[in-house]
Amino acid sequence: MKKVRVRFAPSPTGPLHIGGVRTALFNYLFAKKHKGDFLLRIEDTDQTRYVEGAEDYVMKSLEWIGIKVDEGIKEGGNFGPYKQSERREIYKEHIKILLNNGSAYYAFDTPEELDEMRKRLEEAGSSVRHYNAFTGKDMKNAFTMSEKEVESWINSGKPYVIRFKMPEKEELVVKDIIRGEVKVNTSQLDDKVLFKSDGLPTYHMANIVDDHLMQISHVIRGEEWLPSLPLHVLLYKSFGWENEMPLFAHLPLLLKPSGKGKLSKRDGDQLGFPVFPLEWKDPKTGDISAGYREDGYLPEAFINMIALLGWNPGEDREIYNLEELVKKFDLTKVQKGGARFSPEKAKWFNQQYIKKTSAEDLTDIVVPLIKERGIDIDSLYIEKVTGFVKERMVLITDFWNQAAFFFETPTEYNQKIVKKRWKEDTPEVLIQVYDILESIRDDKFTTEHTEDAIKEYIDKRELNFGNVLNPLRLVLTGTGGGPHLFDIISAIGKEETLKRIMNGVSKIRK
RNA sequence: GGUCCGUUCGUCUAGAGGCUAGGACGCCGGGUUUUCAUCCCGGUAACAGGGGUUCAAUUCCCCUACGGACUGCCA
Repeated sequence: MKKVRVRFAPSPTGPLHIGGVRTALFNYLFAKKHKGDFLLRIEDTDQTRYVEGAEDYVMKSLEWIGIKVDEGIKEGGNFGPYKQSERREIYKEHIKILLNNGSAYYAFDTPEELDEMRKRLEEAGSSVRHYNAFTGKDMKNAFTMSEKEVESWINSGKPYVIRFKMPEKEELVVKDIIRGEVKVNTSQLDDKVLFKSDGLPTYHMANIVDDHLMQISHVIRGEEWLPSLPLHVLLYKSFGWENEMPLFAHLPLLLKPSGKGKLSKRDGDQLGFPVFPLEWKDPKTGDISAGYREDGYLPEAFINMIALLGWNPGEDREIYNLEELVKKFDLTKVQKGGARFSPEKAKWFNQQYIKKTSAEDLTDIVVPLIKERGIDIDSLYIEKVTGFVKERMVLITDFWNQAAFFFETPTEYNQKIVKKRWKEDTPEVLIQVYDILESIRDDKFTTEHTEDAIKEYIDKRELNFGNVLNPLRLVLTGTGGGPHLFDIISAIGKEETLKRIMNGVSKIRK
């Protein structure tokens, strides 16, 4: 087998959404599995749709999820340039080949005339509504005009396009790694535009030329490209490259979590979950779309979740890091049907990853969240707190909610908990607890000592654990849940603990 | 309208002629815990429908239904 080389070739028309990220990921996994190269090519042949910052966004996204690009606009390589707008001359050279061997021809119809043609065909009830050898007979092109007319039109500088000459009535069998053989008759296909009037190629043209020149071995892309696969195969043949044609794999689409249709950029805001890896600010409108990173997802969890959408290694395991994904990846095990994206499962993955990340590593991630609030505390303390709360975090952004009371004295108390836990004799009990804790020497104010002391008190007075510990938790944290109570006590320290007890006793009224 | 692709619990999926159709998320119940979370145990729930082929179909073939993509001088 020849060297595996794959490419991810996004169009910089906006932020990459999770479908695009998955395509990139599958390409990467496949490349690395086979010790091959992963290239990033920017397909910016449509200048009207170019969006500022989109290119950079793609690279930042790949970087965040841990995908390393082997060749690309930033990394360089022997097959550049890796940006299609910088390859104009290459395409111009190549279109000549097709023009010369009769695989392509000039056409001079205006957009308006094309619209009219489609409307006419639709009204006539024709099942064919596109440009082909038959419908083209009523249009302006190299077949309906004389050689002289064509020549003078081009020489006059008037706009024209170049179309592919689709063979008439040819049975074609194209192969896809995931779907097997797909049969089509070329009579159903149209004479696609290969070169636009702005002098740039369309996707089809640029794609084939670049994939060939860049020695791409496998084309792994979204299912939306399956209908144009026959055209692409024909293009390879027309160039005389069929022996070096890459293998194709079309990935199933990602569907909306509920309802119909494929996942779109708008779904996120409507359904309350991100569809983008990173937060994106629209340069024109200033609108901000949520990103997984900013919402508190770990990149490892994110790719794990994405990888298992439409692919499965076939074992009862779900947690895989990048390296393991590479090892297990198999294109032939990719699902054929579309996969519905599940925000719930995404959260579960994140929770799993937070749980297995060490408190030390998590601290580095969490420190900025604390600094953001103007709190400057020793990171050893933060690490301790992180250890206490990480089991109850689903997203990184949950940290503050779970741990605020480790950093700030509670100013209000959860009324529901007050109602449930605050009893008639609670103030009295808490004052006794206060006295006990106060009598413990500073250097003995540990989880163990404080716990022993309070439990001893409860036993001696024959009190109920819950009736003492729950209100104590309430005055210390302001709420009803959280880590082990005595871990909290030892963490915030004697002075703060005592202060909070007095605060609570004086402030809480049922 | 046409072409193509698809269809296993609500969701992600395992399965590749013979299984009590397995796992995970979610949901429900129970246990552990001073609380919440974690954790553990249990439960819920699926082969879209109809024809074939076969001793035997979730698995192979056909049809229907449904879903999706494409049908642009966008990718």
